[in-house]
Amino acid sequence: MKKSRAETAETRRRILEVAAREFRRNGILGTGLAEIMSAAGLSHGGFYRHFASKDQLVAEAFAADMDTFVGSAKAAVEQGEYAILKHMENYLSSERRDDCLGQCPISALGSELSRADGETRGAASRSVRKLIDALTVPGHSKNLASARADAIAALSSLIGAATLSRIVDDRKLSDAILSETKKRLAARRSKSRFKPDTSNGK
Amino acid sequence: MKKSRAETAETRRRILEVAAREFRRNGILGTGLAEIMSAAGLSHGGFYRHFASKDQLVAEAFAADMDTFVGSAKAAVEQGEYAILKHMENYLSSERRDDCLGQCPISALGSELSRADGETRGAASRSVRKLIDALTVPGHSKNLASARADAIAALSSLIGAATLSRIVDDRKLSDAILSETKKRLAARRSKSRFKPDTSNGK
DNA sequence: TGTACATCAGTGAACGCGCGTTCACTGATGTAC
DNA sequence: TGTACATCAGTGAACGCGCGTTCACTGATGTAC
Repeated sequence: MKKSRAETAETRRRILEVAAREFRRNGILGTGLAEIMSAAGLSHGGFYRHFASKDQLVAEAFAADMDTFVGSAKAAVEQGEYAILKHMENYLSSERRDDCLGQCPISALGSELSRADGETRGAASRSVRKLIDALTVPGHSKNLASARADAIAALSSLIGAATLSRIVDDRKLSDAILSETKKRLAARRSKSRFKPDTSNGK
Repeated sequence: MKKSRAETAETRRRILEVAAREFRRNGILGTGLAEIMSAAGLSHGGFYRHFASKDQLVAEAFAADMDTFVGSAKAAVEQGEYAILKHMENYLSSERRDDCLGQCPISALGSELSRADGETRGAASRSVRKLIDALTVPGHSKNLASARADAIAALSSLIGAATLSRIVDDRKLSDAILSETKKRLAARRSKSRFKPDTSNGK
């Protein structure tokens, strides 16, 4: 039952996509290969035709998942200041918090990533760097270093608030964490803007 | 080989302490009961004389671990503004990041906690609330609600920066995340202080 | 273009292993008189 | 205070289960001529 090259590539892509989703939902250790392969419509023995180990799958699936996430951040940044803020507010929306599939890979896997093997750690490092680069808006601050510092600070707040809001089993407190962080991000962005831009402020 | 009540209580306490440490180091799913019991100097069959399940241990160990963490935050707050800032800067120090045992329970378990069972989620919620309460410094802001909002924002930044700094496999970037967040926290605290206090600023 | 054959994607069963949990047993502790 | 007995903390082996990984096999695909 050998498949064509195109089918093989498509299968590999599907495994990566399903794996990223399941890892985000149940964690890395909480997700078995059988579960992933079954969700991809395959028997789980075939896994090793595509990957050498679960570790390799984790590294690749996380990297691909982050690329998508970074892509959407980039798209927002290209649309200007208003879109960036909307993007961050959407990231911290209660709807997104309640959707277990809507998590970003970092907040979904945070503590597990720091214990992952070298390949995954490396992939995670590259992804975080790409994300910081994507969120660095040169026109937003007085210079590039300052813009990058703004990006790092914003990202820390975003990841921390997203993580806390999902830990807390109390809707009111969780909402407060999200809305307070959104408020501060909005204030900071409108305040520290160096060159006034023409996009409509919130 | 029945033990006295005092010895039994001491054993239970020791299991909780060791468990909290191992969970922080290897994660919840990454730590086995046999490993915990062995680190506590016991055979692993005896576990169920003290706890009904691993889930119960997780909830109790996390709660106790957080109580210690909240206690140290409270102690800093009682010492005034300078001690608070020092406490936060220590939390984000590179030494602490590199010490896998020095992590706070939230940043160490973040993503796993949101997938934990009801008991643990409940314990986590109560702990986070206690931590926010502890970090709420009424004299620091213009009113209590504002002080609480400051606490939530600071906590989000702290958790996010700690999480990111441990994911990143690149010392320079990791250090930048920590130091940038420390810088912003210091700026924010000195700026938003409502009543000037007499402690020596940094 | 057609044929013969090597390749290899996918199947399904099996492997060893570590997990959380259970259990029969031991013997010091705590209790009842 | 002393004795008889029930309790139960801790041991060590076993349980079933799901995990990541391996493997013999199938048969369509891709290649060589």
